[in-house]
Amino acid sequence: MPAGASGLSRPEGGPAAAARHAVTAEEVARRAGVSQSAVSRAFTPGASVAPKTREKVLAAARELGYRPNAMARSLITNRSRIIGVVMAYLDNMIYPDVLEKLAARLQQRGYQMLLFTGFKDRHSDPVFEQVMQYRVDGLLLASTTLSSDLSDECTAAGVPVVMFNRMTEHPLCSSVTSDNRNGGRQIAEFLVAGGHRRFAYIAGAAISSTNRDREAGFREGLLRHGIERIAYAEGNLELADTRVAARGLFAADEPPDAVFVGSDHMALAVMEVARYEFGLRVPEDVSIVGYDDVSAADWPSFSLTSFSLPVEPMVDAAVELMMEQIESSSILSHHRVVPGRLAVRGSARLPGGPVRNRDGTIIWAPDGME
Amino acid sequence: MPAGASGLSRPEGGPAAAARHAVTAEEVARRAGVSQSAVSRAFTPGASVAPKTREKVLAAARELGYRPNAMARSLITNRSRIIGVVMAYLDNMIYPDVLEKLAARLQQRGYQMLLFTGFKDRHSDPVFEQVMQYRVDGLLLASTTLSSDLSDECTAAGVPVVMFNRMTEHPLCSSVTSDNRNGGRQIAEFLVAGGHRRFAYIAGAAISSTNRDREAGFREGLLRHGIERIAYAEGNLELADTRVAARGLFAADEPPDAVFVGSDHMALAVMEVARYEFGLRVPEDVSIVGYDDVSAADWPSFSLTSFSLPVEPMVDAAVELMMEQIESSSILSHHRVVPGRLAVRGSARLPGGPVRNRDGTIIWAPDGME
DNA sequence: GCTTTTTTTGCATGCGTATGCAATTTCTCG
DNA sequence: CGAGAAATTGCATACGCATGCAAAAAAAGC
Repeated sequence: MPAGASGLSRPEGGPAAAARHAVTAEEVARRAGVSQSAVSRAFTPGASVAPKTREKVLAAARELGYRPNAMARSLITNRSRIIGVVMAYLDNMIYPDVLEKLAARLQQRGYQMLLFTGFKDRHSDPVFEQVMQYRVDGLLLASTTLSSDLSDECTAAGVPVVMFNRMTEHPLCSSVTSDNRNGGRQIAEFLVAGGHRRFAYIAGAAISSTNRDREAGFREGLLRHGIERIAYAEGNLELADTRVAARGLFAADEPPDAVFVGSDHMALAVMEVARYEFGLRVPEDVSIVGYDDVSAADWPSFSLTSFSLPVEPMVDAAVELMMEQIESSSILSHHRVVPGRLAVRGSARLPGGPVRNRDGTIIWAPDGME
Repeated sequence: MPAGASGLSRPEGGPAAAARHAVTAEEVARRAGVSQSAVSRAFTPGASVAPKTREKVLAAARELGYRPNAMARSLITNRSRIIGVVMAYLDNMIYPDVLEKLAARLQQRGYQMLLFTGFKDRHSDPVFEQVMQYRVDGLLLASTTLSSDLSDECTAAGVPVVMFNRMTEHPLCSSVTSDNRNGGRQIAEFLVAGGHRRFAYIAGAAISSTNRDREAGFREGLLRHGIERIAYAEGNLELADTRVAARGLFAADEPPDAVFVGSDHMALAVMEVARYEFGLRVPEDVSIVGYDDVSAADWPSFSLTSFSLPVEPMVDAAVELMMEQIESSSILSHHRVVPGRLAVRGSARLPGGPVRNRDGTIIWAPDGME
């Protein structure tokens, strides 16, 4: 065996620095003995090519390692088949899930996802500039809003905007949300039915429509039973802030015996403060209910009662809305509200009422609530 | 008030269907009274343009809402400024964090991120086809590997590949990992020092290099103390599988009193099984140690002792490696191993030894371990 | 002011593909 | 077998921009 021979194959083709030159349709055409147009057509579903020709082309392409250049294509077709997804932060536990499902759905329809995230504190405008340079076919904003000016710019450029988990006043943005208001209301009913007296609400991003609706629904539900004054604090979707907020509530003279927290992400933190800092038993001393029904809510450590954010249907709706607008090239805003349900677990006292088991999840559905 | 009048403003500018025509450099040129080249140069940093001309151009561009077309640009420059990021699944709690930091770093350097995810079960080859069509400047694979053929294809196309949290045998792929082997070893030392006797290891993805190294390090550390036989199970990075694995271990005749779980994500599930299904006290009855030091490890509900996966330095290293290779256009593989440390919390019995407090995190660092 | 040097500008071209149109081939049917 | 219809193919062009090159303008030096 010659010296230096090893089990490792070494890079073929000489120097490791490959000439950064991708194979073009032209080269494939020469090899297959056809024109460049033929190559293009061979790769375009439904184009006018003889099966025999297509075979020849595909064979040549395979040998050369050809792949159509999506950039060049989009220059002609005026379609990038890219959706810009803006998600300022990912630490709310629903987002990984949303992202996965979204990517899968888009992929299915032949779209790619250009993701913009990780700019929690900074403003999103520079990000916007970037998105638009890539001529995305659509823009999906998750828990983020766009200034009215920027929305207008999108419209002007013919780029449909779909908001996920946020509503907007802007007349030309579509949106997909869960039924926040009804969720809030149902939680109020549930807690009242559970015999609680002193209620508290911990807000997420106070200005967001999502938070507004959840809170409004909650207050509305309580009001039906004559409860008007409740404790209030802001968790700001941040764990640190949420803990501070929870401490404030539990340290009060008359601490709440029922807390609705605007998102599970925060609710888990609230539960921990209650248990480990105040020694409160959940739900004996205080009931805690969240919103989103993240997967951790179901862990035995938490067993958090929570109103579900139906991620899958919401993603489906968002993608559908997006595709409709792209294909019809008419930017008409639609607002889709996807219903959820209260997943009853152990973090809140149970009412005597109609708690049912559906598909393994315990839900609570008194008459006229669904 | 006329019938039909409402508070909602209606879409301005006539029909909602905007002509899907973006402003081009040509139009800006006409408006500014210069040539198209001048417009191009005005938008290219360091190009040869008189300041006065640049001003004129930028003004015209602003008025028309012009943005350079990144697709067209990349056709010329042969650079897309897009990095393909492949992350098969996101439910390991470190990934949202990785994704955020990665996006931020790439953005900083003027790169965008085309994300491919949500195909846990399916194979990644079709995904690969898509990535390559967009002529990404680089490919980052997080906890995913590429078949050797595909790696070769990347090399042939001049696309550098960086693996994140995985090593590979392939001679032309770079990688960034944490010091898995050392982590495993240190955990072994820590548990032995804590006086444990019966050890168990729960594997993540059994075939992955990450898992192999953690396990090897753990076994190696134990062997130093003459411990050779340990219980073993596979959690497969899935919560369901992990629970099954944990049940198997704890139901054994001689259940372990120290379990090292290959990732925090799984470790949390193991802890819950121990506590809520077997009534075991942690750490009195069983010590549990994880790897990754995800944020939830620090929650009081878990207080999981864990070896850190230093996400930020790893992301930095990955981006740096990527940029080096893109800029030098030489595909030379480098392997970077980033050191971590053991974050000592309450889920494992403490040894008497040198536990120190550093930056608020308790770490354990006996001589010669760092 | 005039030449030389430097800076700025426009022209022309090409990146890799899709597509209308006309030319060509193949098919159909009498 | 031939005329017409249908399918297939190649040619040429355009998409929006960057860039080498030469021309023009401005600046510098005397």
